[in-house]
Amino acid sequence: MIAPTLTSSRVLDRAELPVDTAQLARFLIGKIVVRKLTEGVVAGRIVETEAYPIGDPAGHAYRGKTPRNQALFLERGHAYVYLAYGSSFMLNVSSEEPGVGAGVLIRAIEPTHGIDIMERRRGTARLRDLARGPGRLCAALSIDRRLDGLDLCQIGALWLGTDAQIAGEIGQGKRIGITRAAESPLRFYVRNNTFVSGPRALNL
DNA sequence: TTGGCGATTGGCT
DNA sequence: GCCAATCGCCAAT
Repeated sequence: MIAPTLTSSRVLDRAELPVDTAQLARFLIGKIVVRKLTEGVVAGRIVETEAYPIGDPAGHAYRGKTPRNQALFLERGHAYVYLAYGSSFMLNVSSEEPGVGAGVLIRAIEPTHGIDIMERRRGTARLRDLARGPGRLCAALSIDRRLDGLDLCQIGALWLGTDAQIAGEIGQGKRIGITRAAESPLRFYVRNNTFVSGPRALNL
């Protein structure tokens, strides 16, 4: 759990992102999410993702393109941000070819940079709770609809980077909190990592 | 125009 | 573990 130096992290090139949604979800484990705020830089290592592939009844693109979900149809590597349950924002990375609606939900990160900023944004000092869960992650990183459609393969307000550190063993299982297509093993996580959300039994 | 419904969270039992 | 809060979205009226 050594914090990586951001200077050794480089922004992800779109060409290295797998086109396939499930493959992208796995690929993103261990990568870094960087958020630039006026107060400073906030960042963390991705430890949990979920794939919402082509034709997924649980995916927001299932019923076609709308003003809300259009970012899912952008070329892979763009942000799709939406509000869930009236209170929590969710950060997704668009996947597949341009014009095809699919994406990867970033469910949790292990905080590495700007922890004091995250603590203020979240109203807690419990490191484990800062960004464990998709809504908490967005709150900690000050992510909302204003970032919807942003290119995450470009340094700016929010981007994805490499990490010098190798992620732990990657587990795969059912997605959390959905009712349709709930059985598909499209959730990826770092095994036995304390910053992964969901029941302990699902993180082994 | 309206009503049902979430890719969740935090507080309480 | 259970449950209410909360509100934008969209299918159907």
